[in-house]
Parts: sequence; C-alpha cells; structure tokens
Amino acid sequence: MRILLVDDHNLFRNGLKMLIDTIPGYRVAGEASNGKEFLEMILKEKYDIIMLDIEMPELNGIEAAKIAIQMDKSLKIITLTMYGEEEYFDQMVKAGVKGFLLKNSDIQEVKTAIDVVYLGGTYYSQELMQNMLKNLKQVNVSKTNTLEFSARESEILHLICEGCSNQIIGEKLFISKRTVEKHRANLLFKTNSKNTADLVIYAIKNHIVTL
Amino acid sequence: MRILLVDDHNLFRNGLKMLIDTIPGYRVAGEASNGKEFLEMILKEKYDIIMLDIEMPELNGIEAAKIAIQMDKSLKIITLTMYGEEEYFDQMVKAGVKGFLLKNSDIQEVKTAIDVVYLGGTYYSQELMQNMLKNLKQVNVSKTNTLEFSARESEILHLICEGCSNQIIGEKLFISKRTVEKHRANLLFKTNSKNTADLVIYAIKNHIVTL
DNA sequence: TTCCCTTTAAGTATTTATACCCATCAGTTT
DNA sequence: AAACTGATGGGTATAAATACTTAAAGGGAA
Repeated sequence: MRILLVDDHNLFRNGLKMLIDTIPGYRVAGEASNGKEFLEMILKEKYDIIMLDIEMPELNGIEAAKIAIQMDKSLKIITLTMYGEEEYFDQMVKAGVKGFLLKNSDIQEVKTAIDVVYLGGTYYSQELMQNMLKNLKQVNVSKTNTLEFSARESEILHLICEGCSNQIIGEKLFISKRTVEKHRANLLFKTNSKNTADLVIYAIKNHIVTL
Repeated sequence: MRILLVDDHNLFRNGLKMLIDTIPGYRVAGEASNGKEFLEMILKEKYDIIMLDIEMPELNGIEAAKIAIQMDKSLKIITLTMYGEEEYFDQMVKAGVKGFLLKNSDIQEVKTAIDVVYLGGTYYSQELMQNMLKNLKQVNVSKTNTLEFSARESEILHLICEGCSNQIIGEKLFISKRTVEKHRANLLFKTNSKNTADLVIYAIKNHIVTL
C-alpha cells in the first residue's frame, strides 16, 4: 500500500508517517506540503491512497482535490480535518473525495479508513458525522451560499486575486485573453459581483483564496 | 527526559510521541488532549518538559499555561503553534512559556528546543521569529515612511473594497470622478499595487478593511 | 510668511475590464 | 441520438481603470 501524505505541518506529517510505516504492508511513499506540490507529485507517480489536509498555503486541500480528481477520477483521497472544518465536508464529497477523517482519530481508525477506501468504499469519521448532524442547519445554509466553480474558473480566480490582468492570465495558461475574459465574466455572473473588487472580496470571504 | 504532550489531535499527538520516543533518552511520559486534562496531570505527576498546543477545546493553551505557571513557576513549557498564531506569542511569553515551536518544524528542531529549555534556556523557532520581524518591519515602514493613508484615501479605499466604481464613489462623496481617479492612483502607488485586485488584497491583509 | 501636503480637478492617452453577440469542439448525461 | 455543459475564442462596443501631466485652494508646520 503506497500512501501519499499532504499536509503543511512537518511534525504532523512526519509523525503520521511513522505511525503508518509501523503497520506491516503500509508505506508512506511520498509527502507534499501544499496543494501545488501535491498536484505535481500525482502527475509523476501513482499512489494507492492520498491523505489530504485542508488548510494549506499556496493551494488549499479543497481546490487541490477538485483539480486532482478532475484529472483522474480513480484517485482515492482521504481528507484530514480538524474540528470546525465540517463546512467543507459537502464541497469535498462533491469533489469526489472518498474519506473524511478527523485529526483527532487514532491510528486504528486511519488504517480502517485506508482499507475501506482502498477496496473502493467510502469512510466518513463517526465523530464527524455526529458533529455534522448537530450543525445540520449551518451546513444547509452554507450549501445554498456556496457556488460551484469549474477547475478553470478556480484557476483564473486565483490568478485574478494575485493581481494578474486577463492578458497575463492568458499567457500563463496558454489561452487567449478573450477566453479569460469569458471566464471572468462567468465568475462575475456566478458570484453576483459587479467588478474585480467585488470578486476578490467574494473569493476571500468564501475561503477560495488564502491570504 | 520525561515529556508531557498536550494536543487535542490524537493523530498529531501519537505521531509526535513516536517521533520523540525514537530519540534515545527521551520519552513521552504522559498525554493530555485539552487544557483541563493538562492541569490535572501536572498536579499528579512531575514532567521535565511540556509540549503545549494552543487551540484546544475546554481550555486553550494560553489560559492553561497562565494557570499552570502561576501554580509552579519552574514549569518548562514549549508551545506548539501553526502559522498565523504569532499573535499569541507575546501572551505566551508573558505567561512564562520557555519555547515556541512551529508545527512545521522537524524532529531535530524539536529535540534542540527540548534540550535548550531543559537546561534552563529559551528556544524560539527561527522561522517564527523571522515571520514576526517581517510583520514588525511592515508596521514600522507604514509608520515611518508615511505609508499611512489620508482620511480621504481611507474612505475611498473602503468604497473600492465595497465594489464601487470611481463614478459611484464620486457621487457618494460629492466630488469629481477625476478626483477619485487621482486618489486611487495614489493608493496604487503607495501600496505598490498594479490594479484593483492587488489593492483589495492589500487592504484586507493590512486590516484596513474588514470582511 | 514660506513651504509642504492634502484635496480638489482637468487634459490627454492608453490599457483593462465589462457586456452583449456569436460559434466550435469535446465530453457527459439523458 | 439529442441535449447539455465547459472550454475555447472571435466581433463589437462601451465603461472603467491606469498613466502621466498640470494646477489651484486651504491647512498646518517650520
């Protein structure tokens, strides 16, 4: 079993690696410390299971998962989450993530989750599900308030928030400036924004980009 | 060396325990998953070093450290922190914490910190200090180099972040659109931004506007 | 008072962004 | 097979933002 760990905290990653490596037949075959690194790594090599953190610099787990699964639907991703990140649950499930584990789990539960997901199933932390049922109302609110972006749109939204003009974005993505304009118009429409400032604020409020 | 780990995430705690236990002469002699548990444990038993997380349920690391050190000033506590928690640094130092480590550290740095603190010194993560100095510099620059905004500029920056165009801003403030353009150009220059997106990000990062 | 800075505003030009229209192509879904 | 969606990009047009210039009025400081 070859596992890829994606988390920005070295200590956590190294610790989890030791825990996993002690299980016979399970091996951490790769590590990444943010979403971008993760995407690069899965392009180069295949992994049986990916354990993915949510909050990370550069590119967060949600966006990374969306892009990754769009590239390869057979990816088996288990999300690692902390209390208070339940709001991302539905986004991740929609993206095609196969498991959801609290960082509060013990190594036995991690092993169970890996096994289940490896065999093609899904595993959602018991504790997390109970917690979510408590906060069901909040989840519903955030469901209606969060929009779906295509991978391309997310990509462009990020670049906009980095201060890139349509021209520059086009050059970076090897597409026409006109296409960028079109995507941008769609973003404005979807987010109900009048202009760039509105759009940037939206992206930050909805945790689509990180400061 | 008997170490007490305090962190609410089982996986992180277990992982760090494994990492520490592999160092000859170092042993995790106790674990607690929140501030209250931690306080109970140090009443019952003595530990050489305490590694303390900040964000925890029941009682967080800051409050717990204050209480603990008030009870026993000889306690040797090293705080474990994530990026973005630098704001707690001075509170923790004031409370009497002896070390500050990023969860991004490697096990070698953890060992160094433990050694230094055990011998009666203090250890503050290099990376953390650099990060704090950067923020300090920014504050200083903004104070000394007149990177402050005039009242009018602030007013206009706020309206920009609400998605207003120059035209609209002019109408709201009863001034010419051209004047707004001028202020806006000054804002771009002062903040070293290329465009609106840049400017909005700057405003949010520097807490000039609130979301 | 003189000097500096802010605020005000206009001239001129270029670059970007926004708003519609349209079409093609590749996938997916139904 | 037909319908739908996302990504691509062209046409045309206007609105908005950016760049660089000048300049006048008023307040506060040296």
